[in-house]
Amino acid sequence: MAEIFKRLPSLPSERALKVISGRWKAVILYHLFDGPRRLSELRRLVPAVSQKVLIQQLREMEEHGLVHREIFREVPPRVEYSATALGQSLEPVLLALCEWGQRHAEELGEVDQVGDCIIRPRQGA
Amino acid sequence: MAEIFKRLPSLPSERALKVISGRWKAVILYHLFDGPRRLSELRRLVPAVSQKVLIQQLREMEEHGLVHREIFREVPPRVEYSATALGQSLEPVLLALCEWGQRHAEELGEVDQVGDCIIRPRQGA
DNA sequence: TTCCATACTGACCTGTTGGTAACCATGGCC
DNA sequence: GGCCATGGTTACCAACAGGTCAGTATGGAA
Repeated sequence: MAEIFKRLPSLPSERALKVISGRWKAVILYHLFDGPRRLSELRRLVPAVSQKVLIQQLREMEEHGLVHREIFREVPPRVEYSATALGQSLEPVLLALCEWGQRHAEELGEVDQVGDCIIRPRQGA
Repeated sequence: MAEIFKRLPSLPSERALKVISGRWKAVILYHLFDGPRRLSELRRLVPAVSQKVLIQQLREMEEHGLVHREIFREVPPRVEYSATALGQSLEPVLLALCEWGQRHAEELGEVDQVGDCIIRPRQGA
């Protein structure tokens, strides 16, 4: 594992941006907000990502403390990814970004091109 | 000028991230929140950016409706960059990011490595 | 023995970002 | 005519993110 501690920006907002902005991180997080997910599940949920990149994004988020990775030594092996408290604390931030993104789309007359900000309400687990 | 209309992501949060995350955009925006700034001023305020990249970031933000560019045909020529209403509406979002960035730094024991979230209070103009 | 499922890893390629350094255009001033 | 300031542009590069595709490891099932 790369021990090289890549330092994050010292400007907090830049730090946050750096940590959140990966091609698939927002989507992955949305799914993890709903509860722990196995890799295979995430692959189903986000079919557009390749396995390699999916793992890549997850590992980066793990390194940044957003995601917890738990290995269950079963057969076949099972690995569960879940959002840490720190990860969960991103929910309102992502919501703010989402709402602003919508406003942005509106002001540029591209509302039809964007989805909504519904974050699936926590379901049981 | 490249007429190719690069479409932004349709997931609003990703759209927002795409629009905000450029190496210097946050810093530039902070300065523009305080009022219009000339290019030369911004160069002074953010000495670490090269002129090319500075203009690049400004133009991208202009294209995305965050920044307004006004040319005063004087001698020597003057150009002012200012935050549009849409740009100003990013202030709370950046604040949210900043606060989260601080929390992130805290939880990873790197508080000492980050600055604060003070957004200079609007001064007159 | 071969096959399958899981969860990875590695080689390789490409487009985008950010960076350096140099050059251009205008028009006043000396 | 040279020089200055402003506000750019251009050519060129290096680093990196993300993408494809193929390979690895484990251990039960057939």
